[in-house]
Amino acid sequence: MFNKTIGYALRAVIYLAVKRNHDGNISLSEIAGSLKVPIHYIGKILQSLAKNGLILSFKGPNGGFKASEKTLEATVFDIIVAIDGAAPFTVCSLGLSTCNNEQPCPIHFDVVRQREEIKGNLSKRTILQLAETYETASIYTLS
Amino acid sequence: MFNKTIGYALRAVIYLAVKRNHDGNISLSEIAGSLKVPIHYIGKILQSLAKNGLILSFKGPNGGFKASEKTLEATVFDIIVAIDGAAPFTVCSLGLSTCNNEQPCPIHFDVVRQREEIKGNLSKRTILQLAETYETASIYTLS
DNA sequence: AATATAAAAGACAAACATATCCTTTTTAAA
DNA sequence: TTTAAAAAGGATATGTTTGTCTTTTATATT
Repeated sequence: MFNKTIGYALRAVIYLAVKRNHDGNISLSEIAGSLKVPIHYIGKILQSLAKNGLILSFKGPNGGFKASEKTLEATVFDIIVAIDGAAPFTVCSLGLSTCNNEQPCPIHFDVVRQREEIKGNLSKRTILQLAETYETASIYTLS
Repeated sequence: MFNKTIGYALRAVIYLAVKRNHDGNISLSEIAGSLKVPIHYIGKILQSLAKNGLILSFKGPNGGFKASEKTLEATVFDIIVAIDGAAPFTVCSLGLSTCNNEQPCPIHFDVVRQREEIKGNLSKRTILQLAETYETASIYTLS
């Protein structure tokens, strides 16, 4: 599983994408309330997504967050990298700091191959597509 | 990446597999020293692998640990499950406790498919094969 | 300009994972 | 039967992640 922060981030951006045609902004309290997640915690996450340009944020009265074109076009992979960085996809799975193609750990090439597959899968679907999936049938849930 | 404990566990069982034809046991201090990992911490990990029947352990003078047939036939997947349980491969990637085939999160079916691939990959190679890989060329490293 | 609203930012706290230490138990060898 | 080696087990410490609270900054409205 992804970690908790990634899970919250993905749910939040999908939520914003679902509300993409709403006038005005979506407030932090609405997001936290709808997703049933701790408001301050999700606030930090949205803050860092905004810093990375993956969502829009506005201060002041009627402020809040909003999906942009970039949000809708972003993939699950993009969100993960924005939050955790690329390290999880590059460091040695056995924790060896010296491990690389020249001095590989015994599972190095397996791991490299598998990571390419995973990256491919995580990049296949955009946030907009996931929002649309959510909209197609009432069985889908975000909370 | 796997977590630190999994990394230590895999390196230790591969190390034991490399020493599979040694007479007698491999002591904890030898393992910790060779792999350059904290001795007490790796001790606990080996202890739990022994409890799960994945390696042999012997107390007393000349005691230590040893690879068994089960060790050599085990896969990376088996080691991970022995340490962390199956939860990482079954719980919702977005952290939703209700998520299942009937009430899926938007990425549920993607995740299920990808996990099958990952499980397949992690089950493809045995510890013995990884030890043999290590033995084939001096470029491979365990520490 | 003053006020109210809402996110940003930073400080703090709790929970969990990681790591170490110390004592006990087991057992082989002298 | 005594001794010493080595793992087992329990208790504790450290560090990192996760989560909360408070203050600051920005901005729309009056």
